[in-house]
Amino acid sequence: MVRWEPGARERLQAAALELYVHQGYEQTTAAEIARAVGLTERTFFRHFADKREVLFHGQEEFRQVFVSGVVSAPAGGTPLELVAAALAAAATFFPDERRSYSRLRQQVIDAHPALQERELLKLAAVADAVGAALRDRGVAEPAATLAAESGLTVFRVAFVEWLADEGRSMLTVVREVLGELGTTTAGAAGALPPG
Amino acid sequence: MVRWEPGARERLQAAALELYVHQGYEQTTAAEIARAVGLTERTFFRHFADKREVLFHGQEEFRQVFVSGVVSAPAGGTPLELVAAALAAAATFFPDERRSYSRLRQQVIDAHPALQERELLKLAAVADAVGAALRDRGVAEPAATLAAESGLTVFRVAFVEWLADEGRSMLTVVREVLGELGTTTAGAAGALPPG
DNA sequence: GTCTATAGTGCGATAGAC
DNA sequence: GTCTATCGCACTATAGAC
Repeated sequence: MVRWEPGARERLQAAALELYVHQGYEQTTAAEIARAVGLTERTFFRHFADKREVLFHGQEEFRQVFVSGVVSAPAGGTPLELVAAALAAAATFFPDERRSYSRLRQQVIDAHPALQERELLKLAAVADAVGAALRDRGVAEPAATLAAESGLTVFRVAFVEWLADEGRSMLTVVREVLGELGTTTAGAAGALPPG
Repeated sequence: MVRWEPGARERLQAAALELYVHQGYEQTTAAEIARAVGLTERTFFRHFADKREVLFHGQEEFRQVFVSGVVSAPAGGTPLELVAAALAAAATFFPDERRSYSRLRQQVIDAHPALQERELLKLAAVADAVGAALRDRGVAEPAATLAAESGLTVFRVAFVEWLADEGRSMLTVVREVLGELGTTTAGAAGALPPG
């Protein structure tokens, strides 16, 4: 008889998503999640800093994929080409098989402002890391921050479309949205004439 | 003898900022803020949904200024020109006299992830409102969302510069950053060549 | 593991403003 | 009288300290 089953973290994550989906985030207590997998509330908080964090595993890896895209992009590119490389790398993080899981998770997040806050903070951390990677490759400010933030904007818009449209891959959607960004922001320099 | 002084909300806000600055957000309890202005903890929570919200008054007005910029922009403009109008309107929200208050508030927010989360959510709400205003003026998706998000990116970058640089007005900084955005995102369509 | 402070909610009572 | 701000109390859950 084992004293504890392995993979406590993963089991807690799975149980949390399940409960959040079926009875709502606020209606679910940490103790309840722990009990569902045969652990105590105390153990839950040993693995996760708070009730939200349990939905945001794999975040460091996600950030790293973005950064690696910038790092391994060919030399001589514009800031936006570096960001495009980061987006292409990020797209590999979302193969079609992942769509239904992502959809479920996003449905929970969209229903609770507390979770939206956490997600925005995580994405902001990714943008910061991409900005730092761009500066490492010699991009000056404010171009580095603008390019990084624009990249995350493209990611967010593309992600919503990818979740909604069964037919297209994340990479395809990213490519399209990136193209739209260029069209949309063209001529920004002249958009606000001197008063 | 009056039972209560007027302006409970405002007094709570001022006391909260003061305490957050001097002893930190986490070290300050809601009861303490309330006591500082002669009220009870229960009354604090009647005015603010939580301890963070006390730092985010004037948010609806701020959002409205952005939206009004889009609404009152001249007809026939590109999406980015509408957003530029929104940014120009938003800049009036930050006259130079406001800088030292804004700096203090931002210093508190920057020190606490919980407050950063809330700020990101508020700014996301502004972006959503701007996006909706753009759609109302006939801008299609995803251009509306991309333009709105890009506008908020410009705002965020400009705000940081405005806080740091005593010499320039918010409008001036916004104009410059908006110009940089155009330069940075130029050629986005070709940045991610087909695989 | 246990113990505790704090956040935040629900409800009823009270005291003024009008 | 109504309306609203405040208070007081009991309560749960989160989260951190020990």
